[in-house]
Amino acid sequence: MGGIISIPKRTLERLPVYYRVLTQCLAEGMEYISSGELGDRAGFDNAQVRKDLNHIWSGGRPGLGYEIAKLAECLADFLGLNNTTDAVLVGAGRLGTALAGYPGFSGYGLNIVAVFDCDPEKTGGRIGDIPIMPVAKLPDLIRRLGIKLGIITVPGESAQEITDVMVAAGILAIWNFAPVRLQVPEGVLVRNEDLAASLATLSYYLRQHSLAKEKGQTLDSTAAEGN
Amino acid sequence: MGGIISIPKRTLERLPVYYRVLTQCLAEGMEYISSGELGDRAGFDNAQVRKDLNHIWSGGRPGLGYEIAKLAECLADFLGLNNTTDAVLVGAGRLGTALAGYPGFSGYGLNIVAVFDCDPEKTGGRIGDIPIMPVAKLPDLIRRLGIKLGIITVPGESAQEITDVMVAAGILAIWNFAPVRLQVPEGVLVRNEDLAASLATLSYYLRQHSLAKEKGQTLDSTAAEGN
DNA sequence: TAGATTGTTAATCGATTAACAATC
DNA sequence: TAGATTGTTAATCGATTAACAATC
Repeated sequence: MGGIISIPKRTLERLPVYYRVLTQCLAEGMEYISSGELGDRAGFDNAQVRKDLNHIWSGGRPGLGYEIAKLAECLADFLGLNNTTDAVLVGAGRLGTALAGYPGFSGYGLNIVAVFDCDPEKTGGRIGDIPIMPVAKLPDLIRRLGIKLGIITVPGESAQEITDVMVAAGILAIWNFAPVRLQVPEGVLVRNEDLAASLATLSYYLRQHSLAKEKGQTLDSTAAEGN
Repeated sequence: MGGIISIPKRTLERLPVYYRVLTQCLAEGMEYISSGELGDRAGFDNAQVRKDLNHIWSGGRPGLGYEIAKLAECLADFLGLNNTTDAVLVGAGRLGTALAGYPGFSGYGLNIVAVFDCDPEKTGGRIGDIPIMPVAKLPDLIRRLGIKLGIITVPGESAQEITDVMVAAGILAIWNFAPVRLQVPEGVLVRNEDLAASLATLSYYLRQHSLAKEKGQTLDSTAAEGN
């Protein structure tokens, strides 16, 4: 079931946002929501909302809106929030620890089965329930459990090396928090969580703003937006 | 100085990536780089690279490429990596602590002057050099130091409340790590670092992949890419 | 019925890719 | 000069916004 539905990248990134808003609405006891209201809460245009939702469900009722419970379930299904995705995380530094211990992920279907680090002081310990293991054991565990998703939170210098190990062991998707662009073979997907790039858009905006003020000009705040 | 150059959002996000690659190249002792090589290392198309760079500098030399040192300096200037941007961070949980302690940010011009938390157990302490203060002191500090950038790493439930306090005190840009969409008045910029949305693209790709395999189909891996 | 809101098509916008004359 | 690579224009692509008949 499900089939292979191709969906625009941008739409895909907005779906979890809708889901969160709907959850909130359910908690508030609402039953139906219009694309306008949903858009306001999620921060997107109402036409955008309708278009996005139609990729996965055409159950909206003209004049009434979308039945929140049904739509939320539909989204959960589509996003695979009911299945879990197993993952390994490499790099038990501050960021790695924060991510491994983040309780919110389980609600999004992510299951980090083990954390790896090359520091022997750290290995053997745990982050919550998750064991910290030596990097030497990484390939074996990936293969044994058939894990497809790797999360990288090591320093930039070691990120490529870890990537190579992961890929060789069969990892197909990498969530990269290290500030480098990873080289991977065809067929492996990298998603860069590039904090420097985000920061750049913010400080650029602030600088524009103060320049505009100096000169008494107005600045449209649409210059940059969240993802 | 510099004037108000308007630059496409996407381009702006790629500039820090170029900068990092160039730094790396300098360390390797390279002197010139072509748009092709830079593109390969950064993960973008060569035409894209040329177009992006031309927004900020037209010093490339046909047949030779870009002088790395000059281009890097130019980027640093444009991105304001030499000036620092002061910021406050609210939420001294794991993620907040990780971000506040992340040494990489100083290289990108970010200066977190104080961390705030409402847990009295935490306030009074420090993360590295940065003091942890009670949230009650937030508005006063923002005003006194004229801070324009706020970083939010509190749980979703309190994020809007903190946002309101920040905005009232004069914050103009917010870097939001909480999994909610913040409501802000016109003129305030929010950049959402939405980990759930990122995760969604990755697990969607993995699911597509395994479905395709079941059916013996091929799947183009361009479905999603890093930001 | 009158009012609201959907699903969808068409129009607009912005960003990426291709192509190529200019030039080191 | 011959080869490489730029800056830039034109062509393509994808995503957003506007508009509106269909319908609850």
